[in-house]
Amino acid sequence: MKGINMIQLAKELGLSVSTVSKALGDSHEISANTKKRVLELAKQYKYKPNPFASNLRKKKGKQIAVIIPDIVNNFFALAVDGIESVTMSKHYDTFIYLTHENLEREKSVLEHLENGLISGLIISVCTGKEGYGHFQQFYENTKLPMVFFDRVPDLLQFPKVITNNYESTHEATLKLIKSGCKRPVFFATTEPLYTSIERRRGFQDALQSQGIAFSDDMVVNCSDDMEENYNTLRKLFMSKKRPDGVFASIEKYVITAYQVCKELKLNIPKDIKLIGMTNMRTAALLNPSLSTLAQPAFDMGKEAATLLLKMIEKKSYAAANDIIVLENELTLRDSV
Amino acid sequence: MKGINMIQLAKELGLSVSTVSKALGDSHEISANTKKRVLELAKQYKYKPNPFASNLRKKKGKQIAVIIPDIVNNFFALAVDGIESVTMSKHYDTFIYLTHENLEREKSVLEHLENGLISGLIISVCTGKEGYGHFQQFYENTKLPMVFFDRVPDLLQFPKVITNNYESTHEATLKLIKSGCKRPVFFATTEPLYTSIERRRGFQDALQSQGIAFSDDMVVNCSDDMEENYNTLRKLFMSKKRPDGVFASIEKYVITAYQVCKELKLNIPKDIKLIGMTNMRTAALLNPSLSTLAQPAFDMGKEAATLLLKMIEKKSYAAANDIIVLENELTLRDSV
DNA sequence: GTGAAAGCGCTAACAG
DNA sequence: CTGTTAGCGCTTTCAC
Repeated sequence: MKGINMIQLAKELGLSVSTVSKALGDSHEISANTKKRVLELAKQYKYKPNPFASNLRKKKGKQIAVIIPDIVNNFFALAVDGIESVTMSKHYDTFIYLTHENLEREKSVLEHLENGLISGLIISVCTGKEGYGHFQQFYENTKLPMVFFDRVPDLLQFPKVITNNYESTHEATLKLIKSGCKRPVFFATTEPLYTSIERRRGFQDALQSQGIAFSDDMVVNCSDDMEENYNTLRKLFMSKKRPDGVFASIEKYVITAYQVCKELKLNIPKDIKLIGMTNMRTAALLNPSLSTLAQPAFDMGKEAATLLLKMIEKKSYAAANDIIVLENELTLRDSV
Repeated sequence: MKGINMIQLAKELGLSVSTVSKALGDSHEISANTKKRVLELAKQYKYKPNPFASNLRKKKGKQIAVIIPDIVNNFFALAVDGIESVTMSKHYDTFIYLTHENLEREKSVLEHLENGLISGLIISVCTGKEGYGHFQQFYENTKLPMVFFDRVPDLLQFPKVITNNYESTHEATLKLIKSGCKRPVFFATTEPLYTSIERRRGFQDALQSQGIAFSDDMVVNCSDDMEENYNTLRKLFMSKKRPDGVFASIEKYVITAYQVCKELKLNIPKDIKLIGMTNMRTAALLNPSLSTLAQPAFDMGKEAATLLLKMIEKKSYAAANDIIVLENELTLRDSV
């Protein structure tokens, strides 16, 4: 009962293997009647084609890989959900690889995937100062379709799904200023991630448009070490030049910032106004509730996957430098 | 430059394919010298064995599947993180499938995986009244190693990774009562999930141990429809027999309960005390901060994966009814 | 419209 | 210790 294969199927039908193969592939060269017979027996035996055999032969399969920095994070979790919703419906299998912001790991995953296991990739890159040569290299070695989302390598010519980071950060910063901030700060990653750069640019331009001089110390670079971030923020919030507003561009930092405010008994929004980029569902429940700039994570995943599958199936041909831009959503709550 | 294969490698070395194969497999029947030569050239050409070919031949590969109800949920996200940490380190590839509490989907994933794509599965079942025959069936058809975690089919003889649901819920409920609750309620899933049943049992026994009579209306069955849950809770919290304590056994319900309290201006913990099973990182930030019973999600994933890989590699042989029990962690905060 | 045959890249007897 | 051989199960020319 361990699953029947094509050879047995063919034998039982009194047909050749190739005929059966074609029939199952719904080839036009097979008569309707034969197709019917084949399909019926196949169903009866619950025949499942062996993917290794067919992938080996066709040098291509219905498996894709998703490479992301993290999964314990609402944004990426939602994105994976979006991706899976389309791969599932198109009968693709989805591998998942987590880099944990570790460039070496990212490289090693990529290198591993040069073995041909997959037919395409969806990637959100990890922070790292080293550039994106490994992606380019991977592409040259494999010619596999790849779609990047959110954290994209700006310099490389690949299809991407991003959001209006610049505009939405600009808008959010404006709100901060309009509600009275004189000296807001921007929390960013240390590494020059394209996404971060765009957001910072939005922040900076908003300040300048309102006649607030931008200075470098308005950008607080957070690291991956949450302990360190905590201390940095604590120090900052206790200092004389305490900011009166924060735009936190990364989910983790939002939480830390909020926590530090509470600990120092700083009143949000009176002492400090706070807007964070996050998809946390508890933002509205915090007291005061947290204003958020949320990315359409699920849809980003969905778009990325849809695009990738199109490329794999060559329906859309040279989507090669498609850039899909979705809109972030600003939700103002009590923290501003 | 599209990757070299074993045949070319063998030719260039002046060896037979099988020798190369054995050398790469570090077989004892190959001389150290030959191995060295082979390995060196392989590295030089960045040779990567074609997984389809070898899987086809060996009828087994280094791919596993993870089937879970949801990923946008701290518990499952952490579990996946744990799983991936071990599959990654053992050079396995991890497929992910989300059922969204949809039994049909769960079945169809399982059926799909009968094609032999994978060498083992890690599963957390979705709610559903229909029993778990499909898992048994799958096992009979494939004989593949499977490990269940958290939401496990209690009646089936498979290895499982669970937590001390009964004891920890018992303990949490006791805290509720000790801090003054006379009439706590238990939020549960509608479907009779084993996990839920154990928790409910802990709740019930705790009540009885404190001389509080248990009645059926102390169990509130929540559905998958969050809108509906919201209304149910609202009604309950506005009713005359409003509970003075809540143990919410599912993350989503915790959030809803908290939200409704806020909306109705019920004072937590004065009017209602609240403990929720959740791995939310923002629990401590809520005001009042939320008491939680957290499952060691990451470790559960890790244990499950470790066990599965052992089974696949037949190191541990008949782990078949191993049950690993980890401890939940109760963190009391202001909501109690 | 159907079948015979070759072969995808690798592994595993079995010889030598 | 190395090589020869025979497939794993499927797809794809190419004949018929």
